[in-house]
Amino acid sequence: MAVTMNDVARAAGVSLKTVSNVLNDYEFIRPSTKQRVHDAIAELGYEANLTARSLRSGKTRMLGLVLSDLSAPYYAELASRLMTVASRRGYRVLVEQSGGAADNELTALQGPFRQLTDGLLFTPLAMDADAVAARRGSKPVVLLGEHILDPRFDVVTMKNEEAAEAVTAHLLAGGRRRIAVMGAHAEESAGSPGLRLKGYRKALDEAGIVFDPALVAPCGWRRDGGASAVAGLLDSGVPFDAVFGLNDTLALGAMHELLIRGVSVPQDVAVAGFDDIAEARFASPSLTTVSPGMDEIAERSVGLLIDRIEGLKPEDDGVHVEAGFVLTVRESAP
Amino acid sequence: MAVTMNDVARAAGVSLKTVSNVLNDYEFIRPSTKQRVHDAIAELGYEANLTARSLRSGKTRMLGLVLSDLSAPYYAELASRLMTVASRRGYRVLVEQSGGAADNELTALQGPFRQLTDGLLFTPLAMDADAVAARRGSKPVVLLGEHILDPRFDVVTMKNEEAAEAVTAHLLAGGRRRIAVMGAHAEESAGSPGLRLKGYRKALDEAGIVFDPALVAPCGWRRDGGASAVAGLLDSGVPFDAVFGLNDTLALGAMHELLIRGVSVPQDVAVAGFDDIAEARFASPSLTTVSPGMDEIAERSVGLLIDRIEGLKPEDDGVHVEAGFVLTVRESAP
DNA sequence: CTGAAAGCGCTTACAG
DNA sequence: CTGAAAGCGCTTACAG
Repeated sequence: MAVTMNDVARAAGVSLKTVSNVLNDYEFIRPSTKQRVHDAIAELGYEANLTARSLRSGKTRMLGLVLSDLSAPYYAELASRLMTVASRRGYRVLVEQSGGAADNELTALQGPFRQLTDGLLFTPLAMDADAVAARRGSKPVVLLGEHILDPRFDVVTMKNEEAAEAVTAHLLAGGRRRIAVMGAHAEESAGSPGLRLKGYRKALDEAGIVFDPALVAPCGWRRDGGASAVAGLLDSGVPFDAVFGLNDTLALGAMHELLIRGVSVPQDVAVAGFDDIAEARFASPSLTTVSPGMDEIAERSVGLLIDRIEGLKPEDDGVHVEAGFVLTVRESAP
Repeated sequence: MAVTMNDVARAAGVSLKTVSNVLNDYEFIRPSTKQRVHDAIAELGYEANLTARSLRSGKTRMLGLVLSDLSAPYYAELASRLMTVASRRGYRVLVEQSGGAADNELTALQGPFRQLTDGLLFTPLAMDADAVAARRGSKPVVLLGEHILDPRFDVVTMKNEEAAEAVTAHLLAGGRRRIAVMGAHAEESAGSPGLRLKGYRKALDEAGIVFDPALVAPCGWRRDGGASAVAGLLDSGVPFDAVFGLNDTLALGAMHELLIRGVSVPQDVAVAGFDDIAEARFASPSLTTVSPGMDEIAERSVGLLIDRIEGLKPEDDGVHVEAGFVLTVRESAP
């Protein structure tokens, strides 16, 4: 079988505990002892059994990441960064796809997934704050991307409202007056869609433009959603001179549909998105959008979660982090 | 503390072993006993401790997935599907990003990552077949996406050569004669780049067109790689009337650069890619590409790996699966 | 600084 | 069909 700590202890002529101490960087070990243990480890090719360690210590050194769909570019890019940051602190990331469904989110929050992980990075799309609070369990949870202003939670998010306002203000500054919004209901108030819509309305107010609900098109936050939504708007005959997609993929879907129908971008209709996924810069025309500080979100959320896990952060009220954003102007809305 | 099997056994008035038998669907248990155990489990809210189970059984019910970068659209889409398929058979997927670097691939193959997983889905980008064979360890490994025709390995891949040939033949059929290839060296023979280049050359041969190494531009398989490569080609003055990007992201980067420079697609230069990522359909113009059967790859690779893990497949020679492909013609190369 | 013992919560042979 | 015991390989108190 595999080499165990016992084998190492025997080879080094010390007790099991001493080997464990060496492996766990316990301070007070005689250098010569330490050396003998390290020699034995090298000689035998010993590797610690992580499962046994987990069983005894109750820690897995894995972080759970719950998101709707890893194939969505924003989540793929975020997951990749989170993994990189976590690995620098010696943690792995285990991903669970919820599909944005409440029952899957609940399972991820309460089921065996929690056992496998020391803490959770959770993007709640279907569950609300109270539901999460009631089922959060005892291990640390950091909410991601949602702006739940709730002292019960650690939240790392982006400036949804301010960034959406900046995008809208930019479109207005470019002379657009009929800005269609895709990806929300006209009365939406919760979650990212609600906050971004609020930013949009705020910019309109600032400019003294009356909000027109006919310009708000609900749709899924994916390419096909944006394409259908813009098609519906064109077919309905509602005039518009700009499209603000509440995320980049749907903005790109909308732009595709516009171009197919012979609407030129940005001459006839300007298009802007939200997220600055890698694709935005290389779209044709390239997409004006907002970079919501993904690196900062990754860095801060993983850092905060691990600090909680390791007890480095006092268990006070929830910490709220809002990453900075940058408006990135490109060809689709100069 | 948490409820254990012991608590359940006591509550149900049976031994530990009987509870274990019930949990593991052992056949010969009296229905009444089974019922009592299930009642006790429900009453106490018992959940099996997965770590303890792993330590004793030596199985984690996790599959490892090693790929270069989860933020690359092809890998993101693949990972998402692999997770979905695995979860249907009761397995989770733990992802490790290698960045395409040999040392990271080696670590993933030999390090603690292997302990955490019962088997590996491995995309070798830097390591060759012999290196992998020498370090594969004792647990099952299924190679993904690479066409290593080696009986030592289970391999699930795509028809790299045939698909690339089909793309090239399509461009030729459209009247293109100077087809630039991006993403390989002119003498490349290994891995996906080599095979796709081979397919390209084969199609040229069929059409009686002489291979021109000046049309082959090496570059990274990302958007910026494709953009730089096409820029280099344009600057060099080498004439070409089509671009075949060896994957979609680089083809899209190339297309972006062409359009920026006022080269119209497909009128002046046709563009085709490889992978059919979600973005290809919504690009402007939409991208002609080849769908390499990702669903089939996900289904077959996970199925094969789990069969190996569970001993359902005799340990004979490596199984080789080549998923079917579909040429998807769109606006960029009609 | 180091040791001997206990135990994390399961599954695995081995009995009966 | 079910039970009592052993043990997977570590870490954790507890001693000294």
